[in-house]
Amino acid sequence: MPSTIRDVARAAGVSVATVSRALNGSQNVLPGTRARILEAAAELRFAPSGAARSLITRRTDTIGALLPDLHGEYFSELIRGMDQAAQARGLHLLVSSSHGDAEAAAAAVRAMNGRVDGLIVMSPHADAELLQRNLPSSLPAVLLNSGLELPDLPNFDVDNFGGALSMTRHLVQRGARRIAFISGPSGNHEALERLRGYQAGLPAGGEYLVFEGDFGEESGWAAGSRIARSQVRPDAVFAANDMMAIGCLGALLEAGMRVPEDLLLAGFDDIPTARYVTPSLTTVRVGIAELGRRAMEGLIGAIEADAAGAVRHETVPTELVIRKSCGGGEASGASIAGKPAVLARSRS
Amino acid sequence: MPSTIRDVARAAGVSVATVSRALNGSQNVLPGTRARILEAAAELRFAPSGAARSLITRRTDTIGALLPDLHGEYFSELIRGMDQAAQARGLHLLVSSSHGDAEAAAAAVRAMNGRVDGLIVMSPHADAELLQRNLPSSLPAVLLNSGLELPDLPNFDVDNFGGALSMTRHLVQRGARRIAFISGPSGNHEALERLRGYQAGLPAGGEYLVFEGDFGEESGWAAGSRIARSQVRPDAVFAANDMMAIGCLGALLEAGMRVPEDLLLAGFDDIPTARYVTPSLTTVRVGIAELGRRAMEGLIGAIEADAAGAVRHETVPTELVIRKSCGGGEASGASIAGKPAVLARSRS
DNA sequence: CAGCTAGGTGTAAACGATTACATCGCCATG
DNA sequence: CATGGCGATGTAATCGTTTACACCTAGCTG
Repeated sequence: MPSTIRDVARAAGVSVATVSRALNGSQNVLPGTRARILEAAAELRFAPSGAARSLITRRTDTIGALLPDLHGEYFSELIRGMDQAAQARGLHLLVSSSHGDAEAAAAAVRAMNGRVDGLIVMSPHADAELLQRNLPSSLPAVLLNSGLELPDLPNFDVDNFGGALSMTRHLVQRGARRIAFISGPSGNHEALERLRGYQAGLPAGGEYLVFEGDFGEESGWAAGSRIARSQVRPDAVFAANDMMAIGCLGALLEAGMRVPEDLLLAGFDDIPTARYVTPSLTTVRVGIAELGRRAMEGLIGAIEADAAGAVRHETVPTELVIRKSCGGGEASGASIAGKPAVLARSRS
Repeated sequence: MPSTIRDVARAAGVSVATVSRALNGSQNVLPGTRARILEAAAELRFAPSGAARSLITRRTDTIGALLPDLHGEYFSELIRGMDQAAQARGLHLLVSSSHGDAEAAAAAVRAMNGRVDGLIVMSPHADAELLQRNLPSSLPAVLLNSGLELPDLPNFDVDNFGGALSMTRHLVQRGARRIAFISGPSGNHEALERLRGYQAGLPAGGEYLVFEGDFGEESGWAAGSRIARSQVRPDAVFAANDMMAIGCLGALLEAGMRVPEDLLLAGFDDIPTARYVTPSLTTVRVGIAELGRRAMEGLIGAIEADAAGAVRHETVPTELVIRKSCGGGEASGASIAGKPAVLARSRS
């Protein structure tokens, strides 16, 4: 039912080739002819079929993104960054999420074939073998936070290690002697890097004190309760992400403790909410949108260069954001909507 | 370079038709033949071209979403809801955002042709005429929060009026006599509905007291400063969205006022952050993900029924979420991560 | 044993665009 | 006046699938 280029050609009394020329490149069409064609096209509400066009053109002007999930501010920021970079080049974004298992992830990869010009993959199930076997050869792709070091796929990572290292050192510098760490889920690559950073940042002989978490608010609360009840109480808590830090804060306040007077508290990610809790949360800013943007730009570069040995593995730096939960930060009255102070950047 | 169905056919020693049959429907292919084909396909890393397939099939298994922007928690929730519903039916989501003007919006609509099976449109520029003229006939579409009552396009709205009405009444019931309202941007349909609800909820003879805002945190802060300085101070502030309420809260606290003791405060949307500010923010829950889900389901229904006179205009109800910024809500200790009490639902 | 059915497979025509190549005037040049 | 070139247009091949239809073989029925 939708009108095709043939209909337009007939209506304008020319051939399909001329219609195509008039609508795309502006090469060699008589002004009068073009006008007739444009009019006919508008009249018929003609819009070229993307499918047909990309079949012959071999371009889709679309980038695919395979994401594990769409929950939370992390992914919305990521999508925003990717979209921003894509938008700037007139590309669209095709998202595919929630791949419960490797099977589903593989199916998703294959489903993208012929629908996208490139792929950004962020999936816990995307191990090397799966990708090697399912990625149609010659479909450019980049990895996000994979921790994999594949020879032929660029990878974009956040400097989780460096960020955690800086934060731990900052807490030490603030006078903390016993620093507890609330960890992320054990299988997670990012969680592991943050744990490594914490470990590396402890002073020689510093106590290694880890509570298990899963990146969820509740696990932070649970850890907080245990910390509040512990005999020899830590004087600082560093949570592997902000949501756990916020949960922990709730538990600590409920237990009657004061932050930062009795205990310093820090998180990781700098989600929007972090600025608004009381006391405002000291954290490590990740620049998630920036990560998405870089990955997208890297991918676009790879597509255009088409095999140039460009940037392989890129690590996005992090920043310490010092707020009141560790005793620093802006004056009291501006606790809400105040701009955070930036102290240090991690190694880039 | 990527392998085609022809390559597979040649490798397996059969015709392309048989390959297609073996890979798609399971109709009538000898087990031995199928095995050879599957093996060849895996060997060649074959994945069918989406473009070619949807050209002939006339299905893309993709839904397009035209959004004005990807900023903030509102859109991430919306995308999540849409994706959830799409995912459940094996559909992908193609997002297109940031259409500065009507021109760009029109281009975006046309670019979707042949790439999607249906369209969810949420754009301030998507007026009736633009859509009528650019939407390829027979491409199913639904509108989101448009406020338009187009004869042939379903529209999904949040009950902005009802929610604002309930909230205003609630504030009155809490004893507020002078209720100020911080409005959204003047051209915005949702902002207008919320303003109408506020107006309708005021008691007979109640004072109409509106401060202009633009849905941004800063405009809320500005309004808050003016409110704190005003001679005859309101005893309640109702902001047209949560971000403005949060900004307002900052200004009020900075001016030394106590919430809710000196002034009740309420917002609209129930963004995640609302629970975490101090005092936790009373607000109207919109169920944004739910809105996205419903729109997606409505669209899918329209696609499948292909012209059934199904649900035309649907309005998603809202809920009052009473927290401490208006003196209600849960006990103090559980201020963080506490579950909010739900008081009333708006008309559905 | 002839004829019919039915299941497996191949052939080729779509789908709707782009684009290389052929064609056709027309004008300028020698 | 013939020739060459060039600009506007048309013809048709092509992209990689799906699928209607034809064909062929084998087994069953009468």
